[in-house]
Amino acid sequence: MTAYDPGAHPSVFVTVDLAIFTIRDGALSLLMVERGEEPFRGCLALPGGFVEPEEDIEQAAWRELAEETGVERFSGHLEQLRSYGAPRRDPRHRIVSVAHVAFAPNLPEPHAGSDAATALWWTVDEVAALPSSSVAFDHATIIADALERVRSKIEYTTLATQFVPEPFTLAELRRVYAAVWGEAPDLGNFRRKVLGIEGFVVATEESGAAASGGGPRPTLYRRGWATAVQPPMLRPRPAS
Amino acid sequence: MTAYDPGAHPSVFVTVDLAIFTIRDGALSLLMVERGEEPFRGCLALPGGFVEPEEDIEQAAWRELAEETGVERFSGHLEQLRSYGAPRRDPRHRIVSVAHVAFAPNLPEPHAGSDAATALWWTVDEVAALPSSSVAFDHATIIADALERVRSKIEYTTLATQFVPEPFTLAELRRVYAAVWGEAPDLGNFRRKVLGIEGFVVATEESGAAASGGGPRPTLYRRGWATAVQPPMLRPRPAS
DNA sequence: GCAAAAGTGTTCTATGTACACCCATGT
DNA sequence: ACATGGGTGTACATAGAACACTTTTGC
Repeated sequence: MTAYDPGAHPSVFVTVDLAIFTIRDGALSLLMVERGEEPFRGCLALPGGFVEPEEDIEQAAWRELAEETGVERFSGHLEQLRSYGAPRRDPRHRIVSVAHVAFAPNLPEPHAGSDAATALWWTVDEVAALPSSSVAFDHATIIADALERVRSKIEYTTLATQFVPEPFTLAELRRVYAAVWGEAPDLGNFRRKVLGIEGFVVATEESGAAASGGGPRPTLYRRGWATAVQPPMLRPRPAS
Repeated sequence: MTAYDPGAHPSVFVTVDLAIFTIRDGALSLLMVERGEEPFRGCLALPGGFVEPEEDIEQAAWRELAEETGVERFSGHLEQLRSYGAPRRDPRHRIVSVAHVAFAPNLPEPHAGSDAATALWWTVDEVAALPSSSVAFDHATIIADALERVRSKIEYTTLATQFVPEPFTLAELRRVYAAVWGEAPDLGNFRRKVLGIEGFVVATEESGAAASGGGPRPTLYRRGWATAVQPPMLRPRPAS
């Protein structure tokens, strides 16, 4: 098979699916939509849609991200995860889905705008507890892969800062790691690690508000120019 | 856009492309085919082909791997890399390519069987030195991404063993790292690292042949059951 | 004997781990 | 005053870096 001669080969539909993560009330959460039509009516699915004719896959993902979240100036991070293309993953047509992962700070509650009226934030624990019959298509697999991507990616990149709105305190950033990993890294070591990496965060002159029960005014930081964390931030005991 | 309603959406062709790496004469090498037809006639391209109607993407990749290498019992490793889908990456049709990476031990010289008659091994240095006009489509980008995947993957997995035929000596395994990274890890530290990870390699009772100039008979090993290397094997000074 | 390569040991240093502790502030 | 949480210090353990060195064999 010398490549790229379509011949009698069938064409398929290509979609993008999005696993959009954010942190709400200290819990890692995922945007999901309730399907209003068959197949899988009433099931939860990842937001997504078709790639348009003149559109790059990445463009399509950004467009869907804006449509589904209702945010036009999205400040977070978006990257491709991988593609899923089992022949009968959609019972109607052959559809290859290019899944993406997005890291978002404080997105608004999904509104009734566009057609994402049924979009809602679910914590990853809630999603994991769902019966497999209530998750559409192979999206449970995609979610599991996306979760692992997020958990590992904040180990060796600075992308954790994409989960907090600027400016932020180190305690807030640490709570990001706690939410994503399920366990908080050691306080002192975390501070040394983050501040020891040139350009991970940059301090501002301001100080934040003290906590409700009192305490010092924490220093506020902004995202720095660094992208890699090396050596990586290690998750607490990944069970040896 | 509520997902998965094709409506008037156009369908596209989906292919798999393969970056098949092996080590030949101590150099990391890549299988490429010379295109015999337009577009990009005479240019080098990654082997690949269309995904068949009833075929999973991964199945298609395995099938193409067998066809292009002429090996039916492939002993190495194959994984998805990512998808490429710019609208005009192929001038004739809209084609989304799901690229894969394969790690192979000692594959035979590509034969004239099937239609891979023009397939040849190129060292990655040779490929990097090619003018961009002689590499078809966006395959130079795919190759760069695939190379980085291989280089990083042998840091934190045991996949380096997939590049050597069993049984192998630790010196041979070390030469894999040297070939992929361009620099050899320290001899003593390398041995301690590999042998210190339970199940990375398992010793056999046999001893290999001494080197041409003489020397002790090295112990022979087989692949173990471990898949992760943690903490990872670090590449020598990645330029701070 | 000598060269070549396998295999071992040793010291130094960087980094992660696990804490204890101090300090500033709101209630 | 005291609880709360930001911020710092320190002793220990682990593991990588950079060597030197010994051993086994073919020529």
